[in-house]
Amino acid sequence: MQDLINKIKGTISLSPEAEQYIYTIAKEKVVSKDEILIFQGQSVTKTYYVTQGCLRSFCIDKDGKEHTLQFAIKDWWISDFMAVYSNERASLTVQCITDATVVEFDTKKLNEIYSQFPEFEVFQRKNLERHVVSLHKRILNQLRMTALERYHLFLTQYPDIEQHTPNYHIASYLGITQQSLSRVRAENAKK
Amino acid sequence: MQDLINKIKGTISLSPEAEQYIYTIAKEKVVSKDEILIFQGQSVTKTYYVTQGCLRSFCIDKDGKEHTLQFAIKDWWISDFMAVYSNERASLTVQCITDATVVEFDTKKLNEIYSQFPEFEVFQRKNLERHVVSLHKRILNQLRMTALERYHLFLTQYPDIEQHTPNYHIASYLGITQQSLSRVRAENAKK
DNA sequence: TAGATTTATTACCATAGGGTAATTTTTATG
DNA sequence: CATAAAAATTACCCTATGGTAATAAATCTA
Repeated sequence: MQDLINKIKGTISLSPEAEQYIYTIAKEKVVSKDEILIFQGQSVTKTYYVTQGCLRSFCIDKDGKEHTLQFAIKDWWISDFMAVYSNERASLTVQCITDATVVEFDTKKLNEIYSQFPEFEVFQRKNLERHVVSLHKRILNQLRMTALERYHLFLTQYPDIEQHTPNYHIASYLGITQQSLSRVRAENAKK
Repeated sequence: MQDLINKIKGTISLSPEAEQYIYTIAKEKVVSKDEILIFQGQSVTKTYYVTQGCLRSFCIDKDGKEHTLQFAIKDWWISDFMAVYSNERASLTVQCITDATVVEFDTKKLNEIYSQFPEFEVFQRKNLERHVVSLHKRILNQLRMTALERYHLFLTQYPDIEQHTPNYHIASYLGITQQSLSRVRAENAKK
């Protein structure tokens, strides 16, 4: 929790009242590998800030295939933001892929923080700006890079995830099958 | 310009002073088909709000191929947001694909609006939230849909763009070549 | 440690989509 | 309107990736 408070203080100055409010709408939680925090189809009442470990969000398509939208490691936020920001039911599942520690926020109360403590507007705007940047880059990379290039980039972006998550999760993030990932890795190793 | 003011008033209450400020940092501009508003490699001093016509942003990869990141029609914002939010040089080009009318903002002054008129924080946060939602959906659609499905979805999302933009721009947005788009459309028509 | 389970690899063939180039169609312009 | 230019289509063959299935390797668990 202190990690998060410090993170916030790195961007905005946080009044004692605002800090107190955070403690009333959030609580630290230890979660286990494979635990599901948000269920596809249900309403999204929680948003998570990761302080340790790794989580992912993914959707399951009509053929049952999983597509990973996001990995979240230390200091990342994760939820089903499509559901939260559009007030819809979850189309994603959020799952722990390692044992982890998260700060669990009540989504509704988190959304009220801005009217109570407007200083959070700046914090959230900057978060969202960074988020947009990373999504734009991901879309462009998906358009212009080969699967192998995307895999190499992934390894540099998430150097610690590879050890903790099966290859098929990484493949589902890169937009290929696990067999293809295995193949391109093998071809790459040959050279 | 009045379109934009009304749009803003739809989300927040706009003081006369804030409205006045907008007029000092933005001006309406008529631009022509094929005109380039932001050049890849240069610094991004402008951000655009479209009131009429259609623009797009794209990058050019190492092989010279174009990849369209965004189309912008009436009431959309367009710029190189990666550059704006990360304070980097443009990696995108922004181009008019029809004659158009835009409200041209000075990016730097636009970024100062929040400290001068904090009411814009809410407006911008909601814009960014919607933007994140649309980007998440786009990423998931790219992962789970076929090229033909993505094309059909594109037509429903941008019903007016098809008439005004060549197919190869649409193809470059969908992540396929124009030949592939032509082929899948032909195969679809056969059925 | 043995056996069971999960994950990764490999092989085989199938398919979507790419690259090049020729051709047709559409659009712009003198 | 005639011509040129741009855009779209089609054909051909090629490559990257997918689907299925068998096998191997790694990991978990009794």
